Amino acid sequence: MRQLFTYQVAEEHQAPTIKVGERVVVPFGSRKVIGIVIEQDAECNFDVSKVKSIATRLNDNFNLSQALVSFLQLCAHYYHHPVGDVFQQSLPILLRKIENITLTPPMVWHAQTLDDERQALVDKLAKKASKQFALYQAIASHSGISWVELRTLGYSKAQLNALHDKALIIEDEQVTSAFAWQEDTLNQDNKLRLSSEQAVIVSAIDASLAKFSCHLIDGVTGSGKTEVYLQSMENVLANNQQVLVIVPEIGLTPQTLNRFEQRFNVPIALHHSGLNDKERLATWLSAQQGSAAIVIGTRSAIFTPLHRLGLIIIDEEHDSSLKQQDSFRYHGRDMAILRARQLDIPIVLGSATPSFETLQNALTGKYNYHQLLNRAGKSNKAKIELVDMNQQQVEFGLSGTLKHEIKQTLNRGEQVLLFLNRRGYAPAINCQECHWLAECQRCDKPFTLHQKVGLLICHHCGDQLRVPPQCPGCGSVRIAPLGQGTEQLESRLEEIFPDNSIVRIDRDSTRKKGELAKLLQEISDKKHQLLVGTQMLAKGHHFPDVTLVAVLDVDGALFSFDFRASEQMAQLLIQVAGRAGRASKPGKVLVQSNYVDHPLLQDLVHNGYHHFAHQALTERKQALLPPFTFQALLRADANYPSYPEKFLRSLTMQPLDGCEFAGPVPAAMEKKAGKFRYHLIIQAKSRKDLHRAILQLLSLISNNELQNKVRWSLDIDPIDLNW
DNA sequence: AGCACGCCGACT
DNA sequence: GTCGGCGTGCTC
Repeated sequence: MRQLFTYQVAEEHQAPTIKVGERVVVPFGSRKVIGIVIEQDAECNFDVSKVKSIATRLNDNFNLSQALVSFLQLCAHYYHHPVGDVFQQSLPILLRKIENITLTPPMVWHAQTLDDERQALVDKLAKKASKQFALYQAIASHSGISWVELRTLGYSKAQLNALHDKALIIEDEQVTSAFAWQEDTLNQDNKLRLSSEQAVIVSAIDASLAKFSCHLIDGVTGSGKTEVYLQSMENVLANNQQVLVIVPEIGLTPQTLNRFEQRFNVPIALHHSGLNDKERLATWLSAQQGSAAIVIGTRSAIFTPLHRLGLIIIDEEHDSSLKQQDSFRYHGRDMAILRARQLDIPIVLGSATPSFETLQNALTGKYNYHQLLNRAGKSNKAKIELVDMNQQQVEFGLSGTLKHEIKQTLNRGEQVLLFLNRRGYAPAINCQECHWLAECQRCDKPFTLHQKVGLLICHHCGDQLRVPPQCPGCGSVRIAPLGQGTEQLESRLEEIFPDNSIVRIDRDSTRKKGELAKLLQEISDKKHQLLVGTQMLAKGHHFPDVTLVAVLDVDGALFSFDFRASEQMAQLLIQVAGRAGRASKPGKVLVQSNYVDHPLLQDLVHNGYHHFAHQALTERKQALLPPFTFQALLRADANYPSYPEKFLRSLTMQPLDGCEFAGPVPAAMEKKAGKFRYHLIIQAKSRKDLHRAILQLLSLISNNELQNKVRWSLDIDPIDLNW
């Protein structure tokens, strides 16, 4: 609900004085719920006789700080999202429940001091049990490391138990006192010597501590952004302040954690969807108490209550996973900037392919712009080549050129990465006699064939059905797949390269918990030579032995109506290309297209991402598109076809100051999961105008007769206009 | 989002 | 007369 509720504080609850951020139990309708104290007033404009009283003050360790309460209110305000929902979503599940919280104290592992006997055991492990030895070393090099961290680093419970049985390690309660820098906190051994480019950035960030500033580190893959992060963190940690590090997805936490663990002997807390409720609460608490020096997490980690936060780092700031795509549609990066501003601390954004929004802010001097142009070490930048699919024979999506290059690479004993952004066996199936096409009834879109499980699955609503043995239209059995997906690519490659091992990485093959980590490990152990995958493979993972990267089908992005499609295509292409030739071996990138002369492709391939981005920014400016204007997207859907359009149209009847309407228009997918969907874009010259317009619209909606007949949602700074 | 309430058709 | 499915409206 878009409102707050007022409660009385009964006499017996008045001492000690109730504070903003306290968690209380209140009656709400016929049930009891958790409430957060947002503000206090001597009077209220609600009928006092109807104001109920707070039932219980929880008075536990889990009150919210004033700073966090203001931050969450700021977020709600920015996105015009109901305050209650923002608080609800930002809190660990256990803090939203009324049941008493029984928190077992967080435990950490230590190494036992070594006597002769134990030393002999460790020496034996080094020779005979390499995994256990590695685990022992990870524990021994730290003054206390949690099971969550060890699990994230890839160790198993069995390995841990083995060391425990040998009495080499011991488990103990984690100290709850605030973290303090010690002499042995920094591990100097693996500190890298900075290039002059890197050194300039580190000193610029050092010079800006303890006040707000935003830094963009714009550096190609392999240019040493992480080392810059690490060395920038040193001074903050030495000052006993905490660092918050946000990565786009859970899959990137292990490698990030690994680098940080090796450098700093400090408690690190993790925050992502792979944790259970208790683990999440433990992270929340250790951040709040200050016992965790570093918090690494995905976008929702921006809401952790770090009590001495000194620096925020957003890695891969261009990544669209940082934006939540349902209910409270916040952008992790933008909220991080807001939080840094509120706390008056610096924030660092890193990317090889900065978002156009960020790039524009960097170019105009609003952010400090740092470029890393050279790859660290000996590795060379991979060369991108276009393959014209019209000029040669193409079998099942593989051109002759590509097949030849794959063979060459495999012969050299190196790995190949094939990128195809389409999971499943084929994106459609049809009847070869009557041309009937299998379509989802609820979305009017073709079903994707998943051959291994024998199902047709709609990728838009998740609906599934068995593959029909014959055509429902004419009865023919000649039903055939159309187009290629990763599953098909995998089986074709098995036929063409029977002597090589192939691994597929997409949402289907990595659904099982821990499966992605397992496959990535197998890749780094060189168990597979051919890597097939969707965009999951494009994101930040290191594959040092991959020297050939191929993008099988880039054309989809070239002709989209969404003005951001080309930006995303360029980012994806450069990110995929960044996977090639990271070690000392030179890399090659092949991009297959039917439109090799397309100006976007030509510009990107010949002039690089930054030239491409500058061109695109100029065009956006002329076309009055973001980041030069500000947008909000109002979505509406209903079971009844005409309601959404009618609802949105009724809101456009009176003009809004400084704003223009685009639409209402049918959504890119007009029908999805049986619902009829329409979009209305509100575009403003300034954020202020947009903000004021939204307030007006919300009041129009609250008086609209259709407001309960349609479902509507508001998206500020929308990224994906296709939803 | 829950939840209660009340209307209404189905069934005993 | 009773039960339950579902639309509607309220929650300090």
